[in-house]
Amino acid sequence: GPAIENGFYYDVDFGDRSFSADEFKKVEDKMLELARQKSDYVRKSVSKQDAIDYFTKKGDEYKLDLISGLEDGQITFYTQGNFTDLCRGPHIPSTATIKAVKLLSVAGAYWRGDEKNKQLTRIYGITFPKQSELTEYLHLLEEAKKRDHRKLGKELELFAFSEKVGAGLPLWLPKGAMLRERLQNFLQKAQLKQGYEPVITPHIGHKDLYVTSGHYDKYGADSFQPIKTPQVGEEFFLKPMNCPHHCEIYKTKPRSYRDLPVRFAEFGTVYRYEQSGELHGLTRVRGFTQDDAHLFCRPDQVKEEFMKVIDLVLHVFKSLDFQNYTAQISLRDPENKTKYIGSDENWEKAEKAIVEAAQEKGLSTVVELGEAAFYGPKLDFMVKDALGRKWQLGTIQVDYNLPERFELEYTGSDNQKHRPVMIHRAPFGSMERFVAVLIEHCAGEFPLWLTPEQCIILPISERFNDYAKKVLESFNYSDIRGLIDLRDEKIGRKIRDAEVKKIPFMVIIGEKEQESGTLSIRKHGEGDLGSMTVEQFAEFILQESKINKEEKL
RNA sequence: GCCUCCUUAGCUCAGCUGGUAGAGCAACUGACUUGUAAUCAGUAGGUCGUUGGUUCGAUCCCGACAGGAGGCUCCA
Repeated sequence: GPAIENGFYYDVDFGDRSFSADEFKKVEDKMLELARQKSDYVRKSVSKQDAIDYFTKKGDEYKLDLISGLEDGQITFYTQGNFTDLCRGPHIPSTATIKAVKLLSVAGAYWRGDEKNKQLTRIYGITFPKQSELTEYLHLLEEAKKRDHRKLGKELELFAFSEKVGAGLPLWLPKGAMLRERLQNFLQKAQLKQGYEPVITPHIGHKDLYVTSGHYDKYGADSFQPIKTPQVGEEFFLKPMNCPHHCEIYKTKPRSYRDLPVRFAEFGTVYRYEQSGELHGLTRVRGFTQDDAHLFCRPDQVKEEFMKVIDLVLHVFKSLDFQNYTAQISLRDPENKTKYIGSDENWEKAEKAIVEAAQEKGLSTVVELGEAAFYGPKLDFMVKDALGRKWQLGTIQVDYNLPERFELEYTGSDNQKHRPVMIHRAPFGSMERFVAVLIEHCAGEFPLWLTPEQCIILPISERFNDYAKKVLESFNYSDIRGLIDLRDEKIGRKIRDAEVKKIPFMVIIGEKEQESGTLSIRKHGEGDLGSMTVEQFAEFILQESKINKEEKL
C-alpha cells in the first residue's frame, strides 16, 4: 500500500473473514520483527510477461489487474528481505530506520476506488524512527480531538442534534445562533458595500423548476422525495439550492446591459439527502444555510466580477485569521464528460475565466480534475479541520449553462437579446461548515467580536451582587455582552467555571472594587490583568472587538 | 449506500465470559459569605438506543432497525 501523509495503508482481501481488533497487536509485532531484519530494498525492472507469471503463480488477482493497465518496460518490483511486490517506488532505503509501528484503524475501501468493485479491508498504520515520536504523535492526535467541533459544540452549547428531528439536521442553540448571526451580519455588510442586493426565496419549489435547471435529472431520485399536494400530480421539492429561484428573480423584468451586473444575495437554507455514511457533525449535513449569491453579468464583466469575489473571500478568510487554505481550481473530468451538462465551448470559456482571474489575482492554485460542479467549473477554497481532513469552504463558480436553460436575457447596446453569464459564489460555503471549521481553528476561543459572551461578572460574595448587577447594566449600555455569576460559590470556583467555558474576560468584584468603583479584570488563559474603571474596560473591549484593525474593502 | 467498531443517568465513564445497575461532575435542598482554575453535606435521577429472538432468566449472546465514530464511495 502507498505511503500517505501520516503513515501508510494496506488493502487486503480477507474473503469472508474480517480483520479483528485483537489481530492488531500480532501484525504490529510481525512488522517490527521484519523491521529488525534491517533489509535494504532492491529495485528490479520486470517485463510485463514475467510480472504476469509471477502474480499468476502467487494467485494475486489484484496485482494482475494493476499490471494489465501498465506498459511493458515500466514495471518494477521492489524487494525488501523476503518480501517482493509490484511497486512504482520509492521504498524506504532500509527497514532499519523503523523502530515503532502502530496500526490505527481498519476501514472498507473499494478496489481502485470504484463503488462497483469489491470492497477490501484497508488497514491504516504509522511508523516512526523512534518510539518517543510515536508517543508524541499519539499525544498530538489526542490534543487535536479536543478541538473537534462536535465535542466543543456540545460543551460550549453551540449546537446539538436530535434523533427525533433527524440525522444531519442541526439544532442551533442560543449561543451558536448568536455567533452565526454575527457572522452573517459581518458578511452581509461586506456584500452591501460590493453592490449585492438581498433577496428571499421559499424553501420549496415546483418540480418543473428543477427539471429546467437539470437538478431533477441529476439528483431527483437520490433527494428528499417530492412533497405532494391535494392537486393530483402536483409535486414540490425541498430547495436543494438557491440558483433556480434566483434565475426566476432575474426574469421578473427585462434587463438592460446597463443594469448588469446584478447581484442577488440570500442566506438560503437548502436540504439535500446526503448519504448516511457521509454525515459528519456540522461539516456535512442534510439541512444547511448557504451564504449564497448569484451574479448575472455580461461576458465582458465576468473576469472583473470574479476577481471581486476572490477579494471578498480573501477578506472573509483574513478577518477570521484563516491562513492555511488551498485555492483549488476544480475542472471537469476529461475522461467522463457525461457527468456534466452544457457544450464544450461554454465549459472552455468558463474554465478560461477562472484560470485567468486567479492568475491576475496572483492566487497560487492547484488544479483538480473531476471536481467541477455538473454545470460549471469552480474555484474552491479548501481548509483543513483539526484532524487534517480537507473541507471546501468558499466557492466561486462560473456558469454558462443555467442562463441557457432558464433562457435568461438582457438587451445589449445593439438592441439585440444577449445571454448573461452567471457566477455562483459562497464565501463561507455554508454557515454550518464554516462555523465547524472556525470552532476547530480557534479551539472554541472565538475572536471578541464573534464570541457569544465577551465577559462574565464574578462577585466575590453575595454582598456584592447588587453592585455587580449595576456593572452589568452599564455593560449593556456600552454594548458589551456580559454574563453574571450570582451563585453562592467561592471566587476560585467561579473563575474555574468561567475558564472552562472559555469566556474571554472575567470581571471580579469585591470589597475593594465596590469601594473604589473599579473592576478587577482577568483574561481567559492568561490570568490577572489588574484593575480598570468601568469606562476603561468598556473602551478596552470596544477596541479589542474590532474585526480588522486596518479594514478596507 | 458500503466496510469495521460503538450506543449504560443531562455530561464523562465503571459494570468481573447471562441472575433486572454504579462513580464523578451537572441538577435540586441546606450549611458556609467566600479575593484569581473545583467548600461541605444531603436529595433526586436509568423499562442499560429501539425492536425481535435464544434462555428458567438478557445491559451482557444472536438478528433487524435507529443514531454515532473512522474510512470508502458521493458531495448541486
